[in-house]
Amino acid sequence: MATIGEASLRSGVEIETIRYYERKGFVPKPGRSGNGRRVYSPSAIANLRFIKRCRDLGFPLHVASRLLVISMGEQVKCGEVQNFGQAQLAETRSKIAELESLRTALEELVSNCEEGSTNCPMLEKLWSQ
Amino acid sequence: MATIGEASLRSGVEIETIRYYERKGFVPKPGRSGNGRRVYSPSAIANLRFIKRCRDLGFPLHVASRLLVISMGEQVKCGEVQNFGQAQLAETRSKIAELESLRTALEELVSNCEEGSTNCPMLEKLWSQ
DNA sequence: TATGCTTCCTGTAGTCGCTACAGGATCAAG
DNA sequence: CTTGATCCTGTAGCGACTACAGGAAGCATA
Repeated sequence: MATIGEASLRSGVEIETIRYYERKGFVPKPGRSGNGRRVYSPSAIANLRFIKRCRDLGFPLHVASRLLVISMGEQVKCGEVQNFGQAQLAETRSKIAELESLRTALEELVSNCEEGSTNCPMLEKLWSQ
Repeated sequence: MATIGEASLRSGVEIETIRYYERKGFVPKPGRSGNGRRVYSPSAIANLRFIKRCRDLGFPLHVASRLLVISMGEQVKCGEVQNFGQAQLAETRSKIAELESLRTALEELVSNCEEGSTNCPMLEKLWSQ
């Protein structure tokens, strides 16, 4: 049984963030000790770590939370889990594609930019069309 | 001289967003007609389009706004413009790199996921370690 | 002229995922 | 007994919008 500070250290989730997750209902509410402080069991800490791993992979919080609920349910709904994974992968791929075309555009934008020229090619490109 | 609706159509910026930009000081305040409605000159509309092009390229609003101010100033500060462009390019590249490692991780996560298996490999990976 | 639809106005609150306080209570160590 | 760390609640801020509510005005048709 750990305090919120220990839970934070062991899960890698900031204290304020842990309280935020609780407030928003993304993780089950922990117990409280006599003095009103939150008390975290090892499995509660594991839950936080799970959420963190999901977030690090780009899953939105409500999906991370849903995956947690599925994990803790009677029978795991593997299809739903798979859907979330595929959706996140698709989103990640499309974000990459978007950023790559952005990168190309920015490279083109910056390429003609030389200090000291009377006009500013980058600004001109931004205004053109 | 155009209404906010026409300015929106011609610039591609939503009406609510135009008002938001004005409220936050990212674009100069437009004039008002006798009845109190906003009136947009062609150059004011061009400004909105400029901001939109910057936003589409990923520049944050305060940078887009600064580029606009620079454009309208006496002498253009090409060095500063170049810095913004390079910074945005660097940021875009690092975001791409980040997303690519994310994509790899997600592909690995999803790869073993098969409907109908008794356990759920994806969830297991999320819990492991 | 009356009606009804559209556009406009201001102001406020919600989104997402935190983060940063303020202002107080409690704990553990010296 | 004091000091400093940790905890508590509640609220506000970030960025870049978006979505109303509640009202005023304009425009077209009957």
